[in-house]
Amino acid sequence: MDFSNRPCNSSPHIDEDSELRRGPWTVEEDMILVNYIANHGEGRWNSLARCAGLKRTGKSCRLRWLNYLRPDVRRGNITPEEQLMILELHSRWGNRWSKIAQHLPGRTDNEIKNYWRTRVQKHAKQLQCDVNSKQFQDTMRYIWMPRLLERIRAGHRPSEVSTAPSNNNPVFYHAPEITQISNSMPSYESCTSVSSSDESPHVSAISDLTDYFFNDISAAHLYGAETQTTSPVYVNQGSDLEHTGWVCGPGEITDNLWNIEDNNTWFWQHQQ
DNA sequence: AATCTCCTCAACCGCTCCGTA
DNA sequence: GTACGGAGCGGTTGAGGAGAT
Repeated sequence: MDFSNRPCNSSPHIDEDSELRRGPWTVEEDMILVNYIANHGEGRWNSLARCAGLKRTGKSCRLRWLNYLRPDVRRGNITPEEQLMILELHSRWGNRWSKIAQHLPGRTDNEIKNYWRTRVQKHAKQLQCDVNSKQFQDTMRYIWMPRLLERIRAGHRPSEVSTAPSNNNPVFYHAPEITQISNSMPSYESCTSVSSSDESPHVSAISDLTDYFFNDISAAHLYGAETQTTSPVYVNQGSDLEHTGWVCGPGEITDNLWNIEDNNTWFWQHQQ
C-alpha cells in the first residue's frame, strides 16, 4: 500500500491521562493498522488497537479503516450517478447515511454525509428554506434530479472525468464507461411501473433508480408531454432552460447543476 | 504579499443497539 | 432481567487548503 500523499501528517494530540493519541493519523500508524488487519483481520477493534500497539481507541481504528484505509474505499468527486442516487435515497430514508452508503459501492457514510452537508444543505440555505421543506424537496425532484439524469444519459464529457482514488491508486472513470451506464438505463418511454418498498427497496443499480424516479413523477410529464398531474411541471426545456443558463455548454461541469439561483427563480415562477 | 473568508473532509463525541455472561 | 462491552450510527468540530480581497 502506498502511504505517500497523505493529507494528514501532523503530530496527533496525546491524552495525558490515558496516553491515547487523537487527531490526524500518521503514516506509521496507518501502516501498523493496515498490516495488522492484513494479518489478523478486522473486528474486535478495542483489542485490535491494543494488540497492534496503536495508542488509539478502537473506535478511532475502526473509523480510520472504514473511511480511509479499506482497500475498496473510493474517494474523489461524487459522480452524477452517485449524486442522483444520494438525492433519491435521502428523499426516501432521510439521514440514514450508512444505509444510503450501502447502495454506493466504495463510498462511506461519512463521505455521503459530508457531501450532503456541504453541497446540498448549502443550497437549501441559499434558497432560504429548510432542507426538509417541500419547496426544497420539489426543487431537488423536479430540477436537479432530471438534470442529473439528463447528464447521465448524455454521458460525461472529457472534462468531467472524475477521479476516484482508491487505496491511493487513482481510478479513472472515462466517458465510455459512463455512457455504458447511461445506455443501460431504460428509455423514458419504457418506464411504466416499478415497485418500491420502504423496508426492502432494491436500488442496486442506476436503472432501478431511474425506474423509481420516472414512475414516481412521470417521465412524460417531466419532458413536456400533455400528461397533467398536480406536480409542478417544467416544459420547453430547450428554450427556457437555456435562457436561464441551466443547460451546460461544452466543457461546463457539474456545478452548473447547483447554480440554483436562476433556476429556482425560473422554477417557482413557472409553478404558479 | 498578506490577510481574510469560506469550504472541505477527517476525526471525534455521544448515543443507541446488540450480543453475551 | 440486567449489567457490560463492542460495534455502529448520526451529529458536530476544527485544521488545512483554496479562493477572494
